[in-house]
Amino acid sequence: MLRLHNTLTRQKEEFRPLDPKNVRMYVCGPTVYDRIHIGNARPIVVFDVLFRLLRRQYGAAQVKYVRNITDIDDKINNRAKERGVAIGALTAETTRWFHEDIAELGCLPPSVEPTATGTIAEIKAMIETLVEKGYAYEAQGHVLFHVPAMMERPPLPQHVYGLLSRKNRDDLIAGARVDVAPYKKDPADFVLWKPSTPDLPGWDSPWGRGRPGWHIECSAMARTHLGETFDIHAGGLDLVFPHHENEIAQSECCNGRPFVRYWLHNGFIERGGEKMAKSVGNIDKVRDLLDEFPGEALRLLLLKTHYRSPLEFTKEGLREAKADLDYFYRALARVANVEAEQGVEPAGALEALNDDLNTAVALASLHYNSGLALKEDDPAKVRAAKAIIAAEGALLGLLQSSPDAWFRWQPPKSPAAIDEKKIAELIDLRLAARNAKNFKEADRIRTELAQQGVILEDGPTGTTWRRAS
RNA sequence: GGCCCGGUGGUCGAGUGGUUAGGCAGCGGACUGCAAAUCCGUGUACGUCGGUUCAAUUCCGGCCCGGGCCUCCA
Repeated sequence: MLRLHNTLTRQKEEFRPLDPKNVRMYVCGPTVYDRIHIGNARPIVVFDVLFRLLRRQYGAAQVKYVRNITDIDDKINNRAKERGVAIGALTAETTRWFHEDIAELGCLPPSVEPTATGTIAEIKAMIETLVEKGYAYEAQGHVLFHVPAMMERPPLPQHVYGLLSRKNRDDLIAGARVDVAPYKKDPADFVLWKPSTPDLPGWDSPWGRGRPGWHIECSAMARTHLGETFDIHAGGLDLVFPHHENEIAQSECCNGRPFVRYWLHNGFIERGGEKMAKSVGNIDKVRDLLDEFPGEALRLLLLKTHYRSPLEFTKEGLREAKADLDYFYRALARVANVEAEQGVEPAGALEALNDDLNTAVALASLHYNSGLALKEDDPAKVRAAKAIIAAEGALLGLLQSSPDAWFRWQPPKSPAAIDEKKIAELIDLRLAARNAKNFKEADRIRTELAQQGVILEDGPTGTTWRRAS
């Protein structure tokens, strides 16, 4: 039985989908104006594991995973202007980069990937309903959600504003660090629709030409693809307030139904003890890291820490993740010609993941079984270990490559100093030298290859090689 | 100021009211022509002060420290 930590209750709860034939999850996707950094990648990767787990539990066809692309935003407009490119070109290119990057991190594509600009009609419909119901008002070309209206007339019993983030309106106002816009009736009100200028993207609406505010798009995309109430909504911890709080307000006031049953939030990647963020200037872009390390090492690094804990990012940690994978792949290499046992359950990893996605404990199981694959001689145990490694790897989205490919990986931007044919020739020469007991020459060749980043390993079945880290 | 979250051995990192997490690094050994890899052995930690308890790292409270949200942010 899967248990998940629900931000609504701050407790682990048993996960029971509304409809086991249609399990629905939504993850907040990127605003497409720049390459993602490793912090942005964390929710994509950890909730990819959740997606895999749910698919295994309920069947791949029974799980619907929606992850949006936010392609209308001030940051996008500004970046396009800076770079002198069309907004549509910028968002298309950035979306492509995003897909490339997360594919290298081993993430499955979501079932649906809607865009904000593709959901304008639905957004406008929701805003109209909110105005009709008296939860929103128009002011100077803006439409604003009126927080006091929700306080006075909760759409559902107990569903007042601040339920998720545990903030109340007075606290928010007391802590406000930003001037309140003059057209707001209440300082806590937030924008659903705002006017646009002729040079920027905009759509006609009952309130004039404009564009959606940030929060409403997710409400609209979620409702369109998952319905008024669905199971899981996930994202980074920084989205709890205001983004998710506002989504709840809009959706529940509009629909008159509960919005989301389980809210999941991942902790931050940190660098130097601080949250990794563009505004802090301590980001590492996924693309830059992929130039130095295999994507799988990045993925493993993200899974070595429980998703709700902070994760201090270092290159050293990334090197360790790569070394962990070396071990797993060595185990797979040893059992390459063994036929895996059929019908084996990835029991260790499954049990761990069912406990609020405890990937760290799941990985301990992978280590244990890799150890078995490396040292066991009993054929039955080896066959079982191979099957478990494969199954646990699939659940975690790891070990989908071949050992050969893994050990011969090299940074994409630094092409091989030496090609595989040349390596094979040198290995043959060294073998001849060894057979002639000319160890001096054999060692010279070993050293020569080492200088080219190639490490030789003499085994019972001959000499193999791998690229140094 | 308000509201959250966290402080685990050299390091990373799980977890638990009383019995081993695990990984990495280190050290010792085996294996190897030399290596690499692998294997075996090896480390009794839980911010601080109180409280509850037969028993607390684990529950409660104070304190210290760190981080986050309250503004765009994964």
